[in-house]
Amino acid sequence: MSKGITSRAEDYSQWYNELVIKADLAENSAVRGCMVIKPYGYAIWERMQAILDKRFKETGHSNAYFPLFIPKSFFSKEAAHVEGFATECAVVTHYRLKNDGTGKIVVDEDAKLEEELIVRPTSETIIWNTYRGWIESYRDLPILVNQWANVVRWEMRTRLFLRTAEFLWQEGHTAHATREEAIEETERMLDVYAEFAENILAVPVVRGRKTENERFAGALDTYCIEALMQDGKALQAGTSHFLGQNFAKAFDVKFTSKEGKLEHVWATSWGVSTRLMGALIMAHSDDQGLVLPPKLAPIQVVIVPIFKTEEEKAQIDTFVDQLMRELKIKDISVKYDDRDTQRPGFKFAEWELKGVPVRVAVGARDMQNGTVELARRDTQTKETVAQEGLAGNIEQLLQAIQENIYQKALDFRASHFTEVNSYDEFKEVLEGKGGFISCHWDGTTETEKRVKEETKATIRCIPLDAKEEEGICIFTGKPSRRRVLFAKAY
RNA sequence: CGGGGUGUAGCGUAGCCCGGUAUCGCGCCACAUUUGGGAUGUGGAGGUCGUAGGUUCGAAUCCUGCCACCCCGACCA
Repeated sequence: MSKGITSRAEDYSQWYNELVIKADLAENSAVRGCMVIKPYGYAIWERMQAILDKRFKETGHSNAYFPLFIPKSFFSKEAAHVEGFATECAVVTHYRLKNDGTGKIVVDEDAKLEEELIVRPTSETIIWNTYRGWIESYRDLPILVNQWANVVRWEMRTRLFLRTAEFLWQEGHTAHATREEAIEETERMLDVYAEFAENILAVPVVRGRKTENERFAGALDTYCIEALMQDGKALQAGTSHFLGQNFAKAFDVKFTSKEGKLEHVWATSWGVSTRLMGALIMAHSDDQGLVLPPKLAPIQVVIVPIFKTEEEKAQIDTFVDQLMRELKIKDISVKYDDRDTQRPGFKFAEWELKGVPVRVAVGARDMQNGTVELARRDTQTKETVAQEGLAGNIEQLLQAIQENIYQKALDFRASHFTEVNSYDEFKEVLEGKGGFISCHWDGTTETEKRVKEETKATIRCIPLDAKEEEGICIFTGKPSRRRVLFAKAY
């Protein structure tokens, strides 16, 4: 197990290894930056899936599944969309291999596809092609569908969890009769994401809208949640797009309204990915490893017995059996680590690395005294408490930990949120403590790009709660009506 | 694709300048003693030194080609 673990993202690989590793593909393979998510890492993703899926169902959505392969022609139907994804697509060109006569397996050139297939980088096109057949009348609307899937984006540079060639995500694709309804949906799902990030992941986020320059390819408006990592860099943690009628027009999806008029459908799409794992890790972890908020942790409590003899172990087992029953009644997930192949100190360190919020250590001494040692991951503190009422005690502790982790992240963000009024100040903060920088911007893509070129900072979003305020752009001095958030980002 | 760097055991490395068949740590296996914060001792297993060629009596070391990976940039959830 590695030491020197750190919460700085630049050095993440040491402890990311507990959760994910870079895929070890064949040496000459052109595939770069795929990841293997190890069982413990995947368990965390499964928790995210379960909680989000429940929220989606509660807001009226159903799950469905669409093909991995998308005919190339689908892409060319929406101009902005194809332009946005063209440079990062994996393309299937053949459907058969053959033996070349010398025992080598080669691509059979005779088996060339008439039309190439794109491995989906996102599913708007194939889904809207399908929706055409599903929608005729206003009675068919809205369609509220979500898909859990993998997608492929052939990035030039990859980074585990944050930007891998293949990643897991969910993508919601909805169709509505009116513009207002679609915008409402876009905003509703952004709220679902924000609520999830803050209440479950304990990661505070800024809700906002992207500038035209940062907008999703094919969207009229992109809403996002932006989180701040411990190294002062921002991370886009989720997006919700108002697609207008772009895809309906591109795929000719029309419906007959109540008034008997033929109209194009209004669309949204929204998604979060395994990138959330990266956000979680970089927002909370410390030098001892991962710190998981209790509401997300696959294992909330780990129990480590300390014993010398079989008699002692048997006595502890009896106590632990009872405790686990009580915890399970309270819906608290618990792991009894009674491996006899590792020593207690090793187990302590290992579960800390994995971020388990609460640890109970119980030994012969405790059994005599009627106590246990209760340790919390977030503050790295421990105390000896009575066995009496322990389950209730743990339940409260888990709540306290959830709140504490969120508060800590919130405090960090508050101290890395700076309002500036000049470009010099802007650069100084950016190169110093980093974080979000709130300032005036003249609203042009030109200025946005210049600032990015000079400082590497991008406009993360125009916060939804930005208030009207007269000001001047820090870069050009032109008038501005509200502040936007800049930051260096992943 | 541009600029820089690195390839030695499962992982991390020393050795390279100055050529003599590979060092150390972690991990792994066995036994013993241990077990309330990542145990200790003894013994053991594990190597195409990225790859192909060249120079040489002899190459991890010098030379050339190739390959791979990492970092920075363009791209991006």
